[in-house]
Amino acid sequence: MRGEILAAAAEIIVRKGYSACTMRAVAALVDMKAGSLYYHFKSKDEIVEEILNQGIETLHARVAEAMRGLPKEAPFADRLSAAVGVHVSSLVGKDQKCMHVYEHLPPVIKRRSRKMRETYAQLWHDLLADGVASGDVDAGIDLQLLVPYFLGGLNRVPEWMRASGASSDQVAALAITTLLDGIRAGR
Amino acid sequence: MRGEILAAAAEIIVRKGYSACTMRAVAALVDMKAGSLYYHFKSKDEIVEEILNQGIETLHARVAEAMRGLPKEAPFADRLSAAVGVHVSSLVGKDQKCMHVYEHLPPVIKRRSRKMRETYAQLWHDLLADGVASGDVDAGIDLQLLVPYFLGGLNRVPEWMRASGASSDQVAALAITTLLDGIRAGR
Amino acid sequence: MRGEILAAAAEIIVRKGYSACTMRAVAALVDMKAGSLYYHFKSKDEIVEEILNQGIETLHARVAEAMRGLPKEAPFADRLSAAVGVHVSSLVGKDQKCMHVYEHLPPVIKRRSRKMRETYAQLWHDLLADGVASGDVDAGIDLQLLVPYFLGGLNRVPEWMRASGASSDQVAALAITTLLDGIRAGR
Amino acid sequence: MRGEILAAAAEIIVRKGYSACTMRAVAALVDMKAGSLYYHFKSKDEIVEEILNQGIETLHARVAEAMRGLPKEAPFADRLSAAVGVHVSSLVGKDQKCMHVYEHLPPVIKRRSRKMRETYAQLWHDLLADGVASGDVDAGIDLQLLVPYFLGGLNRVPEWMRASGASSDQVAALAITTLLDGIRAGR
DNA sequence: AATGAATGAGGATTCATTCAT
DNA sequence: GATGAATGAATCCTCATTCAT
Repeated sequence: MRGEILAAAAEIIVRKGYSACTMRAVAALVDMKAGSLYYHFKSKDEIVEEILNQGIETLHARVAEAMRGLPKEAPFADRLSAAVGVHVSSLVGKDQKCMHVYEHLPPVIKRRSRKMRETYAQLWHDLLADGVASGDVDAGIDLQLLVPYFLGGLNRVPEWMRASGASSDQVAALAITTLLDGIRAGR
Repeated sequence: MRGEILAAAAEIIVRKGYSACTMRAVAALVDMKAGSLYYHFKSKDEIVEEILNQGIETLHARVAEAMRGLPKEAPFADRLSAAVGVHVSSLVGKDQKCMHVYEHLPPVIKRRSRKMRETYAQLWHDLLADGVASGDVDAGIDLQLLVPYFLGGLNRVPEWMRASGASSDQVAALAITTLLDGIRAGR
Repeated sequence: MRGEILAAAAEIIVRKGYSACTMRAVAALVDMKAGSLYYHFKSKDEIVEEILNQGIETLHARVAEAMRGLPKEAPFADRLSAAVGVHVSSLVGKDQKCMHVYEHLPPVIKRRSRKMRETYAQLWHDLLADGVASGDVDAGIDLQLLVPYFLGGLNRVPEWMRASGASSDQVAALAITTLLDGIRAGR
Repeated sequence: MRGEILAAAAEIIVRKGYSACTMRAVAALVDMKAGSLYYHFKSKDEIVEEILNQGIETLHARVAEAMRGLPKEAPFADRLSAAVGVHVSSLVGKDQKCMHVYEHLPPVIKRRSRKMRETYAQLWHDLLADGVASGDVDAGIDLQLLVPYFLGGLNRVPEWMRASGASSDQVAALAITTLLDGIRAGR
């Protein structure tokens, strides 16, 4: 039940925005009355917080898992591909709306998950740092800047994907090549 | 007065999110009582809509102006640099909060400015298409996908800039090189 | 100008009811801004009160005038006809909305014009009392009851006239015969 | 509770007029806070509409019931008496304020119950048509005009009853004789 | 576990009114 | 004479929350 409530709330936030996510609306989606939610959660804030945490945690877990699934000596490009692929498909996947709720929250709430998100960013930072170490990534690039820039772009994907009708694979492929080689012709 | 109200509302939306942008809050910021706002605007919606429009319009105008300011035969990389530079600095600039309000709005409202945003996207699309034509941009890239992906990333910039403490020039530089050449070493 | 404002307010009250009669609405109808009305009237109440008074006064004056216009020895039926005719046509007439505003006002306000209305009712009472004296009206009838009953009915006329499409003459005729002879067949 | 709220609202409308019937006022009368009313009704409009419907329906039901209670061959005058008696006493009765709310509503709202009121008027129309058929009512009278005229008069009764101090029986008696035989002496 | 009923705070909006210009 | 701008109070309504059942 707890899970269903979280899912319902996430669904609403993603589709209609944070301000549309009222206790009544959430309750209606799980066939309950608003008051009943308080049996499962202490407050609306608790629900949102849990969604936030669960979203990043799952995302983190999935990407980390994917990396672990690769042989130790896998080339950098493959590792990056894997990471981007999992990240994008998780964001878009129907199973877990939790993961792209973040974009829709008011700053006050966003701040609460900062630590978790930094941990996740660290995973990407490490991946890229490895790339630098192995000579695959240009050492001149400021990873401190690049990671949020890149992740930020990636996170906006679901919104315009619905409009453009692209598949998550197409998007992932675009993100990877663009990130690796840029758009300049004749490389 | 109208302008000050718009600025105040934009300020609140950007800093605290859409749901925090109540008429009372806006009024307080311009030293008024909530009801008085209705002398200047018909409704809250009208305020938000105007912010939205004004934001994109100004952004569009600035970037277009910057492009016009370049000599006709300016190389593609220069044109791109100019566009990115103006876009980023506009987003971050203190003068006009209107321009990065969009990210914080609930989907229903976002949809309203779709046409305007598409017009703006078209400007970038044209810029890149010129690059393809002149042989500067890899013809294999699907611009329909690239433009929203790239702009989406760019728009998230202000949020994490405050955290990382980078300057708008640094960010613009990063965006340009990454977009053009990617991060791969040894180009 | 004062007169036009009163007319505008009356118009609104009659057509949309008292609650729709806001200062803004009235002002709009006379091409002004709400605040300007306060140059002509001290308050909204003053406007309504004046409409009320003017309405009954005009009605009273017209009916009294019609009675005076008749020869002294005019038969009772003629006098009654004249009174009813003038009353009904005044209520329906386009020139003076003021006269049927009364029905639409909240009780608190209605009460204020009580004295005036009683004066007007007295006119009818006298007319009927004359009828009794001259043997034209059944002496068994309680005029104290009849007058408000009859006038009450008459005042509702404009509302359903619009629906039924009857003319004011038809209505007056009906009212007179019904009042005099009832509806029973074979008199 | 629903019923008590309706009763409270009706009470206020009848006593102080539609504009005085605020959610706060209604709530106060049933010892609640304004917001709580929304648990029972979707909107203020819903309340008013329900009062309106319930009022006419009850009135209709009562009068119809009274007619059914008479023997088939009851003389016309008796049927009319019964109808008027029930109508008047219902209007004045303390139990159901709903029934005389109509008079106090703004036109926009009145229109909503038009169909129901027409159905009720039809009942009277039929009653009088029967009178014409049986030779009890003058065939020269336009019933389409008479019914609204007569009902209109009847409905104003409660207002001035309070002032004059007459009993509902007196009023009903007056209405019946006046309607049947008029006021002319020497019938 | 869940709900019916309620509440208080606060949401947007409207209104009569004021007053300097 | 009239208006632009403002206000405070009141409007309807929504929301998160509580609690007895």
